[in-house]
Amino acid sequence: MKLRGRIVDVGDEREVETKYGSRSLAEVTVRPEGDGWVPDGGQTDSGDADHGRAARGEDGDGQTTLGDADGETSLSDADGETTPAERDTGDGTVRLTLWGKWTHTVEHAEVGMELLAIDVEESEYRGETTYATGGDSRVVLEPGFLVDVTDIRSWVQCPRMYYLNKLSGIPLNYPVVKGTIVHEVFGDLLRDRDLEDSIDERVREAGLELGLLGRDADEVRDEVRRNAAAIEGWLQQGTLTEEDAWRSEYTLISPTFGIKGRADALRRGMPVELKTGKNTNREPRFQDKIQAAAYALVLAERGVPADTGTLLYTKNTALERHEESGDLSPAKEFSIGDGLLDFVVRTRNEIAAMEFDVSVPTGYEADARCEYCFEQDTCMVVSGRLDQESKAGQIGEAVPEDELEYFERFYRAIEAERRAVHAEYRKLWEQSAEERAEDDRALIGLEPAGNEELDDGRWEMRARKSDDAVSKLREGDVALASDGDPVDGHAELCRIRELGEAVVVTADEPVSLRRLDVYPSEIGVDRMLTALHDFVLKGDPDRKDVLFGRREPEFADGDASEGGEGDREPYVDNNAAQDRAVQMAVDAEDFALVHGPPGTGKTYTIAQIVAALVDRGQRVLLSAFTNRAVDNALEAIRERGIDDVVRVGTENGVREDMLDVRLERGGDPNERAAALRDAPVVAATTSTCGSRVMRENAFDVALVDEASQLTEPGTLAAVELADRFVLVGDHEQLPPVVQASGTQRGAASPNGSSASGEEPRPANDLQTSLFERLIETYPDASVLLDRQYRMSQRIQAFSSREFYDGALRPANGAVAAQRLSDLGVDEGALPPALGDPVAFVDPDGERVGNTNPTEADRVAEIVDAYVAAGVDPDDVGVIAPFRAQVAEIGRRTDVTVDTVDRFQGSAKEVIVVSFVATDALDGPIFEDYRRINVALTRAKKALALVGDAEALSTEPFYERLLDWARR
DNA sequence: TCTCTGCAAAGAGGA
Repeated sequence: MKLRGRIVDVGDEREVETKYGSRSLAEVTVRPEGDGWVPDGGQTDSGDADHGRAARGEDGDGQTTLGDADGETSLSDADGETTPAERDTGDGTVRLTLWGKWTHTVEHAEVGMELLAIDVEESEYRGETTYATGGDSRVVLEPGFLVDVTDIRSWVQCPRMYYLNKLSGIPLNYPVVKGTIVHEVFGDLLRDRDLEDSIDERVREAGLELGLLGRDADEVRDEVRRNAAAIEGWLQQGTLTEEDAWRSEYTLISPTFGIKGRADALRRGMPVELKTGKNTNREPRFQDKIQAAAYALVLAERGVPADTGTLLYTKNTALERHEESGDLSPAKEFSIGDGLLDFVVRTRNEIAAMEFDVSVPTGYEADARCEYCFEQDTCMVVSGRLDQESKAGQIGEAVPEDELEYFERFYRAIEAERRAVHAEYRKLWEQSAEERAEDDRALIGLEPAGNEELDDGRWEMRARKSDDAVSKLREGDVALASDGDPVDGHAELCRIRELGEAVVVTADEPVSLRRLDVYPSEIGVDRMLTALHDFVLKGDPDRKDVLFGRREPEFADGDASEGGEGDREPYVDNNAAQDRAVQMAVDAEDFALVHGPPGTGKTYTIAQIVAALVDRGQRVLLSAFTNRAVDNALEAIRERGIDDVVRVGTENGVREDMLDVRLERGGDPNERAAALRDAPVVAATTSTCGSRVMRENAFDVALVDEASQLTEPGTLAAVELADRFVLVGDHEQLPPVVQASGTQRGAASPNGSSASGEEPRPANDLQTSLFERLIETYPDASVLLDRQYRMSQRIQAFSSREFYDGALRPANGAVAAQRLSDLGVDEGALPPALGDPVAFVDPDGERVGNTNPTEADRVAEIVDAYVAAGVDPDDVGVIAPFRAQVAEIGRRTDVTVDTVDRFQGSAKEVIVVSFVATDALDGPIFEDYRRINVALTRAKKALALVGDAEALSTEPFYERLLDWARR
């Protein structure tokens, strides 16, 4: 029987006398959720289970059975607490008695946590049914929180190590880089690749990292060769004796136990873990056994029990065998019994429970001997800065109270985001294939069209897409390829190569390609967390003084925001605001903010700023949230004549025309490291800025574009690499995308025009960008680019008034007066409804879900009318708030149709906006007016708004929009 | 029922 639900009460552990002696016991009361209370493998329980069975206590010896009467009657204890049998459970809750080692649960459980107990036993006493753990039971706390196997391993070593790794990230160091190479070579060997070829290529691929570590390739190859010799010897031994069934890099997710991870290899279904180090003891290290056992636990859940684990200590080589005592064979096998598996479950519970309240963990060192710990320094620094107790001791002074508060606040927000990622994982098994497809998170019903082994032993899989199915998946993405069931079936982590009618992916092992799923990643939250750590715990005190409001930002030669051009040569002719922006960026001793509304030449200004900085011999980091924005800015800089630039990023992230300056990671270590270190301009996404390699770099100035779309910790990842920074953005356009958003903020209009008349603070700290926070705190450190080169006067008027206090103006008369006739369009041929450059059309449609088919029809007609009048279809764009409506309209026209979010950053001569809504305008998509600002300001010469007039009149903001459009 | 881009991910070690 299986029990799942929220904990409503946690009892104390206590000893009871049974006829088999003294036993420990504890109770939890749980409110079952949904079908939480079900027999294993069945549906709902109708209460007809076998009542004659006795509750069993168990621990080491496993099978002790309590007599019914003796067991229950002895439960009355000295505390005067009610016994399980006496307590009424008529309120819909269920009481679970935990015996023996599962009393561990109550040491960590808290009210509100989710509990999952499997194989629990049911018994009856005085007419009431009670439940208890038995010999096969396992109890899981917060099963929805996915703990990584490597995290369980480090927690077993020392709980502090778990969150030190989490907070500070694992820095670039040689053992890790070499370990990764050895693991890759191991995988290659399993795929029958030539050893020398593999070593050559894998060491070459790690060139950049090895170079930054000052390592020589020959020396590394020799070392890896020694590890590989141990692997090869062992592999040969295995194949000589009996038939071997191998597979490498196995991705495992456990819905029941809340564990995910990747096993190095499976041999005849048994987990094999490769270790680069040496272990001269007869027994494997305990934490290593736990790691292998964790994989075995997940395998068992999939119905493939593994009773043996193998640890391969590849530094245990024959050469050293003579010199040292002890057991130096590389492979150590051990048996994986229930006791070990239970231990894994309990250890995972400790982590999940510690993470439950989403606060900064303090941790403890358990029995660890700190003097041998490689993490000792980090440990002492973190303890010192956060003023935590630590066996290792503390270094440095605690950060001030307000910084600690900031750290905790953002830690919580980032962790909330992590839960959202975990929720995405859960959808892999909680949603049906059809629901996943409906959600655009999976391509299902693929027809396998052949698998082919590649030269390097990896596999290329092909499949045919049955229909015109769409999804969030894109070429170049990492995804989960499966035979149709990504959790219980066969699944492989793959890279999408092609995503047309033919679907092509590559993976380490072959799979029958019937389904492709979005595979969530925690890397984004991990990097925000390390950026937060670097800023608060290791950041420059001078900078923190400004960012924590203890002093004003400073500029060379006084306050540049007040000074004009003076006598100097202008950086930019004919645009005073742009010129002043460059001046401020150059003069900034802390930071400068460039506020660039739509069409105001942000990218051009960025190029001027970078040029001015490079002229002064400054090393510049150019960053933005998206690859697209990074490449746009980089393009402008190169057009400005700055060619000594390096683009850091993945091959499929970097735009094709920037690949020529992309930093190759593979190659000679010294040369690769120099290519990065010596580049005067380095461009990378903020996420890449948080990578190990980039964290080794330092810059004079970081310039971050689209900074208003970045979370504060996301911005910090780039900013922390430089002495000073420049943020370019527009907080009146789209804010950062945050998944765990709680309630969204309301109106962003400075005119304070939200329905409630108030502007609620965002519920989630990540929803306010650092750009927005700083521009509100230090307006004097910002420049507003107030001349726009995109929209006609008529089009820009509403946006200027509502969002920029009327400060936004056309750059010149030509911009202001532009019309469709400039394009050779016969305006007279347009229907009267589209006669004005800003038009409103009410098609009298009906919202159906997130679509409005009638409105979609009308939008298509309007597009056709523009085209018929002579507008080039490439010059027309359609914007809708929902993806569903985007698809609906897309079926009716060939012009570009997209969501607001995806349209940000681009513009069209003609824009048609579909509002969809026909009754209330509730829903976050309509409540954040910044989204409307973006939609309206994509248009240059003509804008057609298509929506329901009555619905739009219900909100003052939209009513003003209507008035303007229908003028 | 909202919008969605980054990330190969996980990788190590000693008395």
